[in-house]
Amino acid sequence: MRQRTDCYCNELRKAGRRLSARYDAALAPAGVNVGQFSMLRQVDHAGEISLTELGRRAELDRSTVGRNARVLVRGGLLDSAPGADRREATLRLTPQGRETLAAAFPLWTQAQAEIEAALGRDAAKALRRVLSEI
Amino acid sequence: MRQRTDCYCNELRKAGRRLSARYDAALAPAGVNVGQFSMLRQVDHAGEISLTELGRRAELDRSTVGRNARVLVRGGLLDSAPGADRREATLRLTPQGRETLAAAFPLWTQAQAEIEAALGRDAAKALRRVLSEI
DNA sequence: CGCAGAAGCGGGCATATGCACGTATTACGC
DNA sequence: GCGTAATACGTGCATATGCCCGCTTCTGCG
Repeated sequence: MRQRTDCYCNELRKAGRRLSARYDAALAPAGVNVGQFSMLRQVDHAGEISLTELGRRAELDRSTVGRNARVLVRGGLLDSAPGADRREATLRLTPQGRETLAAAFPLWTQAQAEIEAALGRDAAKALRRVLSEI
Repeated sequence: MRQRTDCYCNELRKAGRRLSARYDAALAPAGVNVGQFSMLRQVDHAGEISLTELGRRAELDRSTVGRNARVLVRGGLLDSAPGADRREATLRLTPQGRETLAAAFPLWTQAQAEIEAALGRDAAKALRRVLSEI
C-alpha cells in the first residue's frame, strides 16, 4: 500500500486542473472559462443544437450540459428555445455570445500556441493521440 | 471561429472524465472513487497530515481537500483531529480506512495494468512525462 | 386511431473544485 | 511581552459532473 507508483488517472486529473487554470486565466478577459468557451464553440459550429446532441459531442452527461448551458443563458451568451420536436430544448448563440466567442478566440489561440511551444510540436501531437485512445 | 482545431485543454478534460469513469467503476466494489482512493493513499503514506500539506501534495485547493476529506470522515475511513499546532486539522486513516485501502489497492492495480496494456508501455511512459510537463 | 415504449428534459442528490472572507492561532520583530 | 503578520481553517458562492426519478412529447405497432 505504500508503493509510490503514480496513478495514471490522478496524474491526468491533476494535469487537467493545471491546464484548465491556465486556459481559464487566458480566457478571463473575455469573461468565460475553458468549458464555457468550448460550449460556445460547439453551439456556434452547430448553429442550433439540442442538449442531448451537445452532450453526445462534448461527451458530457445531458444534465451537465443543461446546467452548464443555463449559466451561459443567464449570462446572455446563449439562447434556449423549444425545438421543433417540443421535447427538445435547442441552443443558439446570441449576438453577445458571438461577440464573446470572437473576443475569446484569439486568447484561446494564444493559449494553445503556448502549450504547443512548451511541449514541442511532436509531443503535443503525441499527446493528442494518446488522449484520444484513453 | 469555425475552425475545428481541438482544444488541448478540452481533450485533456474529456480524457480525464473517461478515465475517471473507468477507475471509478473498477474501484466501486471497494466503495471509493479514484479521488478518494488517492486521498486515502496519501494519508496512508504520510501517516498523519494536515489539510494544507495534503493540498500541496495533491495540488488541490485547501478548501477542496477539507470538503473531500469530510466525505471520508463521514464514511468512517478517515479520522480528523486538531494537530499540535491547534490551527491545523490533521487526518489519519481509521482501521476501516485501512481495510478499504487494502481492498481497493488490487482493484486499482488492475485498472492501472489495463490502461498500460491498452496504451503500451512506451506510450504510457510518454504520457506520464508529458502530463508532468503540463 | 390508440396506446405502450422510447426519447428529451428538469430537478434532486452527492461529490468535486477554486476563490474570497472571516476567525483562530502561531510566529516574529521591536 | 506585545502587537502585527503570517498561517490554517471553515464557510459561502459559483461552477462542474454524473446518476436517478418523474413528466412531457414522440414514435411506432397493432
